[in-house]
This record gives sequence, C-alpha cells and structure tokens, in this order.
Amino acid sequence: MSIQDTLDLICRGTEEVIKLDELKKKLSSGKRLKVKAGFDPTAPDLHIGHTVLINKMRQFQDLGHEVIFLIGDFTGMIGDPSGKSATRKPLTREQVLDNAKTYQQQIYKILDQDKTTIAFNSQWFKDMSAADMIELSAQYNVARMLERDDFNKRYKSGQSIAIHEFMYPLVQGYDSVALEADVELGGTDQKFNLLVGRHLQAQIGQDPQVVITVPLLEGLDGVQKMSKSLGNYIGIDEKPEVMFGKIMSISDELMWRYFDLLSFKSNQALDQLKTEVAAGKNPRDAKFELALEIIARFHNDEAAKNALASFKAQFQKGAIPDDIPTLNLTTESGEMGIAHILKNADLCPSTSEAIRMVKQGAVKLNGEKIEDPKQMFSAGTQGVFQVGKRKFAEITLN
RNA sequence: GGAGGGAUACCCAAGCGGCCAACGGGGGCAGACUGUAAAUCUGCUGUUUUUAACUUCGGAGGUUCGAAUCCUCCUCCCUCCA
Repeated sequence: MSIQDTLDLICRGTEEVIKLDELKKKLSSGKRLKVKAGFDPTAPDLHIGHTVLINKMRQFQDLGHEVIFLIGDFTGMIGDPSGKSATRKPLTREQVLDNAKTYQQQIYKILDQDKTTIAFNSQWFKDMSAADMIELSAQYNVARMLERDDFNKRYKSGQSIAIHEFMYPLVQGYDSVALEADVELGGTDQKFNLLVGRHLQAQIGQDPQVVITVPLLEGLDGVQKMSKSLGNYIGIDEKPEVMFGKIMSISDELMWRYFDLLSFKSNQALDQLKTEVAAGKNPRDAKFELALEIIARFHNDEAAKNALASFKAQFQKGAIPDDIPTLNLTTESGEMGIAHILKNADLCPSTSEAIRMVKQGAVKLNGEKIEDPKQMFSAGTQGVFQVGKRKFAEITLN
C-alpha cells in the first residue's frame, strides 16, 4: 500500500488531522508508530459511539502500528471538564478501577488483543511529587487555558471553574510525553487536550504527536451526542434483538451518518447504496444492512440474521417473540381485572396507565384485542398478554 | 458582608385566590398509516377501589368557605455590589 493510500485510509471519517504533513513524514519513516487514545473510565459500558474512535485504532493496528489503549484511571479521579458546563464529580478509586476492567473486556471485540497495549496513567502519576506537579503546571498559562471553549463560556458566564480542572489537560498531555506518543486519537471534544499534549512534548524536546480527531456520533434521537446518561445509545454488549430494534428506530437521515462513521463498507459501496435508495430502494432495507453489519461485529453473523428474522416476524407479521417472560399471578378472590394483571406483570407501571393502554387499543390477549378496561379474568386463565408492539408476558392466573 | 430575583409534573415553561390534575413546547407511550420501532397524522401522558375519589406546584406553618396563586419562617439556586 502506498503512503498516499495509507493516508487516505487513515483520514477517512476523521474530523481533523493536525498536521497532515507531519503524519505523512512519520508514516514515511517506516517506524512503528505509537498510537495513543485515552479513555476516561467514567462509563461502565462502551456504546457504539465510542467505537468510531476504536475503529480508527483498529485501522492503525492493521497497518502494523502499536496501539496504546490508555485508561485514565488517574485522570478519571479528576473528572474531565470537556464539553460540560458544570464541574464534574470526581470518581472514587474503586469506581475507576471497576470501570477500567469493563473497558478492557469490551474493546477486544474490535481491537486485536495481541497487538494492543493497555496502559494506566496512574503508572507515572501516582509517584509524582507536589513539586513535579507544580513544575508541570508551569508549562502552560491561564490565558491559554481559558481559550478552551467550555472554560471560556463558564468563566464568562460566572460559573465556577475549580483549579483542578485546569490540571486535566496538562495531565492528559503529559500522558503523551510519558508514552512518547506519535499519534493521539480523540473525539472532537478532546481537541484542546490533545493539542496540549503536542505543546508539552515540544517543550520537552520530543517530536510532537499528530492529533487526529473523529466526530462524535449522534445518539438515537439524531440530535444530541450518544451517551449513557441521555439513554440514546446502543451498547456494544446489548442483545442482538435489542441492537437491531434500536438501529431500526433511527431516522432514515441519521442512518447515513451511522453508515459513514460505523460501517466498514468502502466509500464506493456507500455511494452506490445511496444512489439505490435515491432511486427508490426502500431505506428500510439499507437500514437492515447497517444493522446486520453492526450486530455481526459485536456478536456474529448468525445472531445478526436471527435478529433480522425476529424483527420481521414481530413487527412485520405481528408475531409473538420467542423469549418472553413467563409468570404466575395469584388472585385474591379467584379473579383479577385486566388493569391489575398488566400492572402486576410489570407490563404497565400503574393501573392508571394500564387502563389508558386498554382504552387506546394497545392491549391484546393471545392476539385478541381487549376493549373493556374493567374486564375480569378468572383463575386458571393462561395466555400471552401484550401491551403495544413490544411488551409481552405469558401469564398464568391462579 | 449587603441588595435583589427565582424554585411548578421526566425536561423547558405558563398560571398569580375559585372555571387547575394545572396552557404550551420537548421527550415518552399508544393507535392509524407505511414492505422501517423512519417520516406523517391522531390520541394519551399523577395515583387509585377510575362516570368518582385521593395526593401534587421547593419544605413547614398561617389567612380564607376555598390557595400553585396571599402572609410568615426555613432550605436551595441565580444575579448585582463589597
């Protein structure tokens, strides 16, 4: 592969490469590059938004470079202020280590374990003295720190910025010095921090790292970035059927964004797909392809196909899914009203809600719509109760 | 330390003595439609023993036949001055 081809591959789906010629030079040198990406272990599970970055790491790995998955166990205790308008709560040491473990388990769905170096930044920070820390903080100044957009906004609007938050970019930048990183990858929200790494490396006389940023993936709503706390995410550990459903629920427009950032299809293949849809191919079928590819990556081909099949069965033919919860409910007086059955089976959060569902025509027993919110069922009744298209339970009354 | 402003359901936000379980928007859920859990349209969105009752508008008291709306105290948040 020529240097140019390699560059094209690396740049695909990135937001920014700083600087391109430096990257070219590093690649041309034939050296095995140290490619670093830092992860703040605040979240217990990875979602596919994170994988945009990890996919990029994988590419470097495939090109023969050393990929360092840096777990910010030390930085995690500070709490990255990036993109936040308020001061974050620091994590305890136990939480950080716990989360880090989960990261390690999950990244190998994409990365090649044998070619991945895992590092913890507490390795070089835990023994740093106060004097070392102050020396590090002398490498940067307040005015430049305040250039950062989120600090700037908070400062101007009178919100508090704790002093330790200024340490975060420095500490993260120092990671690059300690690792002698050639390339650092990160989301666009990390740009400032990544650039601090370049600055620190240059001050110390190292060849500064190339900074590559990748876009942040929008969540299922298509507006806000994918995150656990917003609940608009697809976790990479989720069941195939759940993943399938979530992917199908994204808008047709957002689908293309997901293709761009998550699919390993070539640009040519994507262009062709877009042309086909524009020419009348059902966008749903394109979404099927996306779902199949992603599920195959995190599970396997068979699981993906099964998820497709059960999706078709459940939502196109209205069939009852295979694995539905089974439970027994005990009646007090030998019979129970529909509202209580639904509530007790956790199909509805309250009897009021259950009554509403019945009135809206959302409730079925063995496929037969229940019309009367007061309908009673006597002990011995058995069947599949359904609320809406997605909630099922096989219930036996006794 | 001083002076003001604010706290309403999942979120934003109206209401400023009875017509308020509380406008509107967002989100969510359901139905219709669609070869999509997309888009669009419609409805619902406190609880319960559901044609009615009960609890809710930061917390605790009070005024009143009647309070989210008025008064007192408390808690928290914000702005300005020092």
